[in-house]
Amino acid sequence: MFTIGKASEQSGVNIETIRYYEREGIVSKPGRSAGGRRLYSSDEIAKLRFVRRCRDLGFPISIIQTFLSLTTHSDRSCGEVKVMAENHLVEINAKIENLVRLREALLSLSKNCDDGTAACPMLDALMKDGFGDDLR
Amino acid sequence: MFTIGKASEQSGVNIETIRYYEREGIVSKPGRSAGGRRLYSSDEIAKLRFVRRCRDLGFPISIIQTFLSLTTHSDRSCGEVKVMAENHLVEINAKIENLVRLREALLSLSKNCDDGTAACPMLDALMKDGFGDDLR
DNA sequence: CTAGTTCCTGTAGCCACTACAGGAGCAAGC
DNA sequence: GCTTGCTCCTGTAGTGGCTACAGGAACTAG
Repeated sequence: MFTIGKASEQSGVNIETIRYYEREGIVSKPGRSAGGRRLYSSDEIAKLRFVRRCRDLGFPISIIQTFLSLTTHSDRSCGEVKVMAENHLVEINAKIENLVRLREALLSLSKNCDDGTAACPMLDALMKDGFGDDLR
Repeated sequence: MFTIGKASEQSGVNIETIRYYEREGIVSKPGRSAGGRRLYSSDEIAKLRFVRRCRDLGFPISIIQTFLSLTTHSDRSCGEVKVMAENHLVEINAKIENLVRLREALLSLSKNCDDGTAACPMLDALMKDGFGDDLR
């Protein structure tokens, strides 16, 4: 059994975040020591690590909760997981595309920004009509 | 002069967001009609549109406030703007790279997810040691 | 026994909005 | 002039996913 500090180290989840996950019911409440300190088993730490990895993959907490419930009663879970992962991939691709377009826009804006004139062409273009309304 | 609804339409900024910007001092308080309604000039609407476009480009409000102050006393503004835009480009590139790595990880995880077995290989991999801790 | 570290609860803050509730103003049609 | 329905007003609270205290209790090493 491990205290919250060790659990944090081993799972990569911040101590405050672990307590937050507990408050929100994202992970179940651990046992306590005689003095009232949280005590985590290896399984509970694995679950925290799982949550952290899913978060690193960009999944929102709501999806992760579904994942966690699927791991407990795991019949037909794989198909559902695949669908959610693929939906998430679509979102990630959209984000990448957006960022790439945004990068292009910003590059073309700042390219004119060298000439040392008083009025900045970039801010100027953003103030005027007709720019960038296709960015969303 | 335009009411907040028209200002919202013309600038692309949500009505509630306009009021939020005013509360936070991001844009200055507009005049009011006899009945107490906000009245916006074309200039004020242009400023709102400017803020919206900068937000669409991913700039945080704090940077946009600097932009706005630079547009008023615009000496040497262009160099500063360029630096901020380039820093922002660096951030955007980092985000894109992250998302691409993340997409790879997710693809390789869900690839094994077809075989109809009870235990999902993807969730399995995320539970076990040794995966994905390089995703930060 | 003491000093330092870790842990506890509870609350507030972060960003940039968004969503009400409950009421007032206003424009058009009858 | 009156109703209907839209827009607007203020104020407050919620969103997601944490993060940062404050003020105190418990454990650990020397």
